Amino acid sequence: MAKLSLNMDEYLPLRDVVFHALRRAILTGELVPGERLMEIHLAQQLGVSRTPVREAIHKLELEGLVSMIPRKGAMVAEISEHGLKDVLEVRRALDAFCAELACERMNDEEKERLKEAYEAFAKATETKDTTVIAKADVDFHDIIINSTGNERLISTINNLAEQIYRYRFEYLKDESIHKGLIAEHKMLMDAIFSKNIEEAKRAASTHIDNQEKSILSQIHFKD
Amino acid sequence: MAKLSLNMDEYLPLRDVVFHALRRAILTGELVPGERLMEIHLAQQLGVSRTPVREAIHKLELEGLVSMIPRKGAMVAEISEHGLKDVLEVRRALDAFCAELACERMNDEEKERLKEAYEAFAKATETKDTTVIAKADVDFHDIIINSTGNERLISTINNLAEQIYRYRFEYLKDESIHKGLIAEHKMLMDAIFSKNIEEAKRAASTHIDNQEKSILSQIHFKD
DNA sequence: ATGCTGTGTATTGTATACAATGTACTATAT
DNA sequence: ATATAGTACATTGTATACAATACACAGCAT
Repeated sequence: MAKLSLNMDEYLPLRDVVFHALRRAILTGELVPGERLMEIHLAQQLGVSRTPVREAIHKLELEGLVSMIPRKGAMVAEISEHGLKDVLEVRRALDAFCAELACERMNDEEKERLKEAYEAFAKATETKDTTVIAKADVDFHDIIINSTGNERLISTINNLAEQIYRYRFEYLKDESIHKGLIAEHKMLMDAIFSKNIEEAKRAASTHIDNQEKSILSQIHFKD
Repeated sequence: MAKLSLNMDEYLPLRDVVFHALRRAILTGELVPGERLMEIHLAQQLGVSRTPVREAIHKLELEGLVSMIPRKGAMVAEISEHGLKDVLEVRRALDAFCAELACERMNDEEKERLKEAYEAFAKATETKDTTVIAKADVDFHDIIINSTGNERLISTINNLAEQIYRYRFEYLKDESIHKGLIAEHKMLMDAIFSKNIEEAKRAASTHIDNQEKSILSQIHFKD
């Protein structure tokens, strides 16, 4: 059984502390898809009462990381191959849209940071540490997404990204794709810098296409 | 004070019954933006305890209809002009994408239903009943959205639509725009029938543009 | 052996009690 | 008169008690 722990440093409502703890456990694979989440059990493990645990689980359900059946209980959400394709189809459209907006809206300071993030990612791939690589990749894309200045777009994309984070993490372990990823980042970045909207959209779209291919070739789905 | 009531017919967890009651009250304007939602108060009004009310409020917060401040309480979410533009910007992109997918994926049965829905909307505008008109409009667009077959896309768009439902309801009251809406529906429908992707995307985009103009001209925002 | 029924247990759903916190108001000192 | 501290109250946060439900298993009948 996973050994969950709470970070009590932050002064937040317990439900949020529990939420972050569970969320992290799910995204890192500590809690695997299909695993049941029982309130009393988790509450005892975390040293709190059922109430904040319930509220955290409900929040995770709304985020799509947990699926619940009334009067039955909650379990870590599984994603089917079809569900993964659906998520990526929406992401492809929204990432392309982000790229378009970034061409129009990214300011100089952000461009500078994007260039740094690009280089940081290239460097990260040399470490062979998947956690470091994943973080560098997120950093790079976050700069682009945030440059749109559209909070709703940002949160929508982040929610979609969260759905597949667990699977994307797996595919980043394949070192053979790193070179291609760096090249794709460069294409996207250069297109944004030169405000070439069509090229930026194509680069963003291709980037998702390749992710999909890699994930599907590596992960085996049950249904 | 609004007189909320519960529909106990359905055999659902109380939290869901309360959720639907509050959601409906917010979307219809019975509960106005900025109004505080106090747990004990609502619980007494609805004849339940605080627990299901709390859970319903949290769910509404995640849906974006309620905003909460820890240890302070919850209130019906207000949307700023900027927030509205953000929502519509994402919807524009996703509706155009839906139109594109609809061109490729809509089957004959759905096309038939779309045609019926188009005519039902035209007929609905004659009733001058905003509720009827709004429903007919939703029906028309739902057929297009559902024809994509992408559950994630459907739920994402529905969530965005919900954010602005209250405001869209207002603008549908303006009869002078009805003729234009019908024409826009026809353009979108015909483009889908003829599988003209570029035209469909343009029609969907224009449809949102006009909504934005109408809403902004009619609603006065505080900030 | 198989299917049905009843009972017990585990778990979620709901209510309520108690703790912590934030806000408004009052009294007091300057 | 104004600012500040303190206190009372309203409200949310958390824990726990109780109710309802679902599931598993045993016992019985066929």
